[in-house]
This record gives sequence, C-alpha cells and structure tokens, in this order.
Amino acid sequence: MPSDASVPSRVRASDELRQAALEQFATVGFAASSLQQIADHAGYSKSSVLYHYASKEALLEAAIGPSIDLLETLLGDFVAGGRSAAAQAVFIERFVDFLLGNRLAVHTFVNQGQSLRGLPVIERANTAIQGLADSICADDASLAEQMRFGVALAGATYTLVAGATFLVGDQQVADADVRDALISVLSELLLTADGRPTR
Amino acid sequence: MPSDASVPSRVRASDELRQAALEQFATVGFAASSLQQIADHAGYSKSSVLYHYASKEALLEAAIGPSIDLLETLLGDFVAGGRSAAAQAVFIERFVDFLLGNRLAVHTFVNQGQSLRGLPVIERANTAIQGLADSICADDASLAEQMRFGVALAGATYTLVAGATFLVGDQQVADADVRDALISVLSELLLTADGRPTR
DNA sequence: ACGGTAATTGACCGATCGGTCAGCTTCTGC
DNA sequence: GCAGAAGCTGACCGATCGGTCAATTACCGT
Repeated sequence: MPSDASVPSRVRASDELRQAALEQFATVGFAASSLQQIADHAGYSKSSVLYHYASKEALLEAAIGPSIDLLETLLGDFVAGGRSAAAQAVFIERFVDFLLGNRLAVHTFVNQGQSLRGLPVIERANTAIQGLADSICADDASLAEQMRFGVALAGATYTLVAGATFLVGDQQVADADVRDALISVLSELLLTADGRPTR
Repeated sequence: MPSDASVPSRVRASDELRQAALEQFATVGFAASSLQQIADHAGYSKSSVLYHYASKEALLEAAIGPSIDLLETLLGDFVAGGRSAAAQAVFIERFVDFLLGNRLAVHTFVNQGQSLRGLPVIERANTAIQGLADSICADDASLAEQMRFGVALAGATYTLVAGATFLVGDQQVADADVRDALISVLSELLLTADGRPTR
C-alpha cells in the first residue's frame, strides 16, 4: 500500500467526505446540512457517504470528535497545572492555538451545542465547555467574572469563524496576527489578577 | 372590537405563532425549525401558521424584523451623536438594553447571519451589524481593536442567550445584575480611550 | 488470469419538508 | 336571522430528507 509519507498517496475518500461535512456543519448547521449536499460538495454520491460513515450522526462524530479530544486534553492539562496567572497565560496561548487549528469544529459544537443536545458527541462537547468554564472561573466568581468568560469563549470563537463579516474590508489577515490580537483580547478578559477594578 | 388596553383582550393567534417561531428559530435554528413544530408549540395547526404568515420566510421576517428596526435606529442615533467616550458609554448602555430586550431575535440573526445569507431580512441584519462594526471601529483600527468588537458583540449575545450553560450552577440571575455585569465587560472591551495599552 | 474484497453507485423506502386548497366553524355588521 | 368575512383545519401535493440494498466497478494478492 502506498502509505509512504513522501508519496502524497491517494487522498482518502473518507477524509474528503469528513472535511466537506465539517465545512457544511459549520457554515449551514448540522440539521440543515443534507448528506446529498455533503456528497456533492466532496464529489461523491450520497451512498458513498453512508458507506464510509454509518449515519449522519457518525459523520458529525468523525468531523468534530478529534477536536473535542484536543479540548479535553487541553483542559486536563490546565486543571492539573494550577491556576496561577502564569499558568493561565500559558493556557490562553494554547487555547488560542487550539481555536485557530480547529475553527470549524469548535464553531460547530459551540454554536450548535444547545440545539443538538441529545447527540452523544455534542454532550461530550458541552461537558468539556462546562469544565472549561468551571476551571477558569473561581467558584465564588462574581457575575461579571462569569460574564467575562462567556464573552471571551463565544466571542473569540465567533470572531474567528464568522468574523470576516465584521472585519473592515475583506483583506486576508495573517493567522499569526490574528493569534496575537486574540491572545491580547483574551488576556484582558480572563486574567483577573492584574488589579483592574471589576467596575 | 375588544382592543381596549385595560381588557386583556383575546391573545392574538398571530402573536402566539410569531413568539413560538422566534423561540424555535433561536434555539434550533431557522432551517431546522419546521412549521409543524412551531404550530405544535403554539397549539395550532400547520395550516394556521400559513394562514397568518404567507411563508416560513415571512414568519422569520415578522419574528426578527422589529428587532432589526430597533438596531438600525440605535445605530443611526449613535452615528449622529458623535464618537466621544461619553457617547460611546451611553451607546453601550442602550446596546445592552437592546440585547436584553431582544435576546432571541438578536441571537437568531447574529448566530445564523451567514448561513441564511440570501433572505432579505437577514441581509438587512447583516448590513446593520456591519454598520455597527464600522461605526465603533475607527477606519484605521488595529486588528486587536477589530477583534475586540467582534468578541464583544458575539460574546455578549451568546452569553445572554445560551450562556446559562456556562454560568456556574443554574440559579436564576436577575436581569438587572446581568445588565450591570455586561455593561462592565463591554465597556472594558469597547472604550479604547482610557489609555490601556493594546498589549 | 482469477477470486475476493473494498469502493462506489442508482434505485428505492417511509417520513417529513414547505406550501396549496377546499371546506368547516365562528364571529360580526346589518 | 342571515350573509359574509375571518379564523382554522385536514387532506393533499411534489420535493427532499436519512437510510437500506443489490448490483457494478476497481483493485488486490496469488
């Protein structure tokens, strides 16, 4: 089999279908994405989609599951590493890199996490997000602190994926610049130990 | 006709249907909402929905159109009133009140503004949002400034509507407290004239 | 060359979609 | 009391949904 890394090998159909599905799920939503659209977009037939993935739900699992795994790992490391300001700063960088590398998947399960309640993979995502909130917010956090977390997570996610709508003009922005700007904004929102008054 | 304000009058069917539709659109998405579900939720038949509203799209227009009108008015006043720090602070308060009073509608057209592109009422919403971004961000705003706006708008919206997921515990929080906390966070994000360094 | 497995597809299924229409009830002005 | 408008509904339409299945094609080791 030509699975050598130097040889491009044949692009695997399952990967193409998974990628096409992820794009559809993120842009038009899971419920509004049809297997026919996904198949057309990837250049296959609807039957081929159901050959590689047992169901539409299994396709969602394949599309966003790995990203949820990464998030869980990220969260586990952060919880294990303490909550000092330095640790939080490191976490923010890792979190932003995670967002940048998993924009479509994150957008999918953050944006549709409530409407798709009931799907196991979505429940897993919601649990991870809740854990994220709990680990960043101290238990006795003020409402403003909790609000800061919600604004930061949702805002960063939305800005990355759909944000092109809001950016003045439509020029391409380098990921590295976006990374820096996002880390800056998130640091302002999440680092609460810098003596800034709550209001 | 019993349209006297002192008498509760009969609850208008079209209002019940519009409210049920708005809740469905916001929670499960426009495309994933069926007229049958909306009708069931409001206690009518699907035919009744199509009697009061010519189409599913017309129902969306009725559900979120008025909120878009309010946003356009808000934006127009802000543009006409100058961009001083004081004016921005006033605008933020008005904007938060708008969010609190139109959570479902705002969540609908912000969250689905891209996937529903093509529907006239959604185009109107997207135009208003773009205008909002342009009027808050100076033309020469840095990427971090633009990012701040995106995070603020999307984050505030998401936190208000779906945010119950993230708030520690599930106790009911008074709207007034949410208002104060949200104004505090948005002020930090949007008021750039306080000498806080960009990084 | 050949047998077997993986990959792909069109035909088809019941269910549901948005939408139309005719008919039935309820209310209202006269 | 009665005509007519308004409100409401079930039956029905073509299209599309997610999913099944049998048949066909492409590829493989031997």
